[in-house]
Amino acid sequence: MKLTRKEEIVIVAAKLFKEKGYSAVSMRDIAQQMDIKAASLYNHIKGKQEILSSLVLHVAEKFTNSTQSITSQDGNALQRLKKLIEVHIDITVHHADAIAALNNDWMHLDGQDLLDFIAMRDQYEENFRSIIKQGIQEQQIKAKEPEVILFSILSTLRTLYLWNEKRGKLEVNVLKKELVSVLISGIV
Amino acid sequence: MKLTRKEEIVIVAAKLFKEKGYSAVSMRDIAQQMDIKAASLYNHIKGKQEILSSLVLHVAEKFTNSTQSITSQDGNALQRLKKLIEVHIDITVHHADAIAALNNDWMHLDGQDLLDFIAMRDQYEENFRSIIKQGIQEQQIKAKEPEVILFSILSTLRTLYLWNEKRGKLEVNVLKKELVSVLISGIV
DNA sequence: TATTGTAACTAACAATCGTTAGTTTTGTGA
DNA sequence: TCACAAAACTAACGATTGTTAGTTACAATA
Repeated sequence: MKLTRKEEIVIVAAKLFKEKGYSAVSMRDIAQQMDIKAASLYNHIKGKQEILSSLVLHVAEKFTNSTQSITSQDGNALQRLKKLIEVHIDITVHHADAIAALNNDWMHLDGQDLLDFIAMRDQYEENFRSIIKQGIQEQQIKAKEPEVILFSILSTLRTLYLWNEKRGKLEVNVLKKELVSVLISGIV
Repeated sequence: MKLTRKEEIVIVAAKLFKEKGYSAVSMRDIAQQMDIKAASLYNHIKGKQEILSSLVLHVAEKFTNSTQSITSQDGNALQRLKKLIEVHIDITVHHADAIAALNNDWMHLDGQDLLDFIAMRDQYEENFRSIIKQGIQEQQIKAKEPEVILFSILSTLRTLYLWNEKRGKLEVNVLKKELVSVLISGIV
């Protein structure tokens, strides 16, 4: 479980990106946080862009793989939706900093990395959407505008990384249970 | 309804900030978008910081004022919560670009502006929180973890600016009705 | 026509940006 | 102890950053 120097850099950078955003963090900022000089970073990484793409694409693949495995398993729409939410929470709790970059700095990816990210993102959304539509068709989910439901759930999940800090003593499993309940059954 | 030159600059800048974030947008970018040179901007504004604070504090005050007027009116917790959601949607639809900056670039405010923003933000959240707690006490709202409910609703509302574009033909009033229903009554 | 305020311009500033080249230090295995 | 690789260093580069100073173009008003 020993980290490579590159992995250490990516982790430190992620924390800084989360605070101020990719563009406002300089290579010198990252270096200082590691107690080395900026030029030394280049012994381990190709450049600033590589830090971002390592960070974002790695966690994006996690999401893609997880959702793919859920949709290949059987279960009705509601069970799948619940599972999808739980997996999203799991990934978020374990990669909060990377998800900040994924949410806020993905547009600073360039070239093929950007295209790959957008493809994964669209696929993830489409997956979610089709499960919701299936649920409506099977009358397990209210016949509301599917986009509104999708938006509401995805917004909450995507912002979870921000609240994870304040989560405090709230156990992950409790969080899962409560959040699934609120998102699916509402609050009244 | 004629705009001052300063207001034009702020509007143009907001659109750019939304795309790439405050730090990644240069004064030359803003100037180019207005078909003038960067130095000319300074005939109308003090600096880049002023653009951001105009943008963010103006809309932050809107939120503060609106919620204050709701909590001073009478009504039970659920009615207030509904009203709060509707007002948030209204403001978002009319100030989508400014809200992008409010969500993503507030940390680049400096000095008193930053303190003011944080104070307003905390007050807004606290307002929301107390209504939810009141609702739980009056047994109109399920006795879930209040923070989870707060987080879920606020996340959805705060991210609404992103979905407003794709909203397309969905009428504002329809959006309000559907979103209130999803957030409060759930989807099953 | 002369004046005045608005809003644009050119040119440049010091600071900071990501990055490269070349060199030195440090730690490990033979 | 010696050799080699890993990882740090210093110094500097060209580009871009926000911003300032001083000047010019233009329209409205007197």
